[in-house]
Amino acid sequence: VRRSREEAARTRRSAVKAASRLFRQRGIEAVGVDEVMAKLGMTAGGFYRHFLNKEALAAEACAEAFAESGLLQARSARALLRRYLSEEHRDAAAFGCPLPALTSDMARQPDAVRRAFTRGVRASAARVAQLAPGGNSLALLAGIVGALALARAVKDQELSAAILRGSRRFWMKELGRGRVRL
Amino acid sequence: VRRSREEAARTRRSAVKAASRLFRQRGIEAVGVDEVMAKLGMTAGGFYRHFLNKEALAAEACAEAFAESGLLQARSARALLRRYLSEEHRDAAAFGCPLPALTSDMARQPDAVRRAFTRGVRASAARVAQLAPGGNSLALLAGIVGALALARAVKDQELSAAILRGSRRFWMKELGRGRVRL
DNA sequence: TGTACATCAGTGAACGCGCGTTCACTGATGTAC
DNA sequence: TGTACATCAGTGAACGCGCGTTCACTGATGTAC
Repeated sequence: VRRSREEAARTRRSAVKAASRLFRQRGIEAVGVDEVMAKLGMTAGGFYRHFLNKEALAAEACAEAFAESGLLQARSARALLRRYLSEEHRDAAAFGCPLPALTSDMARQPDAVRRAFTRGVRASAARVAQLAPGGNSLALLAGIVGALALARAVKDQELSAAILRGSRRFWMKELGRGRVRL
Repeated sequence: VRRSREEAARTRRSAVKAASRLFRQRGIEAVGVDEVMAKLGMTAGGFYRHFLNKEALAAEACAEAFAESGLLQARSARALLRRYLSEEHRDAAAFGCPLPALTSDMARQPDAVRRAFTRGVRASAARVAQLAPGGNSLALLAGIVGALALARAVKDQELSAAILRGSRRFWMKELGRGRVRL
């Protein structure tokens, strides 16, 4: 059942995109190769025509997640905060920022995956520094990543919303004070 | 090979403590029941004399982790920041705060575990609010949790240290400004 | 206080299941002439 | 441009492994008399 080179290339790209979303939604270890391939209407066997193993897919999926990420494309610090710390972002992890979604998976991942993730952290920190120059970009980045991660982890709508709201207000005020400019 | 009631109770407590540490270090799903029992010098079969299943252990281990946690016992906001955002804490997840260690596992955990975790988040937020009244305790909590989680995830000593240092400085200054008092 | 029996903490082997990976096979695509 | 052959994307079954859980069994502890 050979396919044309173009079709094969499309299969590969689709696998990376599907994996990137599934991994963000449920974690890398919780998603099987079968499930990723099933998303493309294919069986797991063909996977190994495209990737050395699951680890290689995870590394590419990680890079892809940062490329899709809204954080790197944000126009202003205020817009970033509003969107990042929203309930929509909290409830759509599959299409959201990989930082809150994958951070705790990273400690247990092989080096290739961790390196891809680390590049994404550096790029995100640089983008935040651009949007809010003069401020403490690493503290801001850590603050919003932690807030989203906690808001997702907690089983209490009230508390979850309070975490997002509290962090949004705090960092908006910081921007207003000019210590972290927009 | 029956044991006395006291010995049995000790076994149970040891299992919870061991699990709490192993889970914080490597994540709940990455640690098997066998491994927890092996820490006590026992085999996995006996586990089910004490717990309904792994889920029940995870819920208790989670509560135990918060009970051991330095965050709830901190004396002052400054002392908390200094210890929490240290390289020692980063490198000793097994004995550290469960928030950065378990937050991303939570999304995939059964409700009983998530509830135990949520109680811990509430208690932690309350403690931070006590230590830094008038400030935005949820933003502070999210900020330090996110910083530690990122510092652990990143494969780059330099960047990891910068995340801790940057966040420590930022929040110390916030305390100094009195917007988050000590 | 001693004896007979019931209980039950822990053992070790087994079971079932899911998952990553391999492999013989198929048949359409690509290539050489 | 057409034909013959080689290549290789994808299939589907199988393998090996780890892990959660079960279970018959052991022998010390607990209890009833």
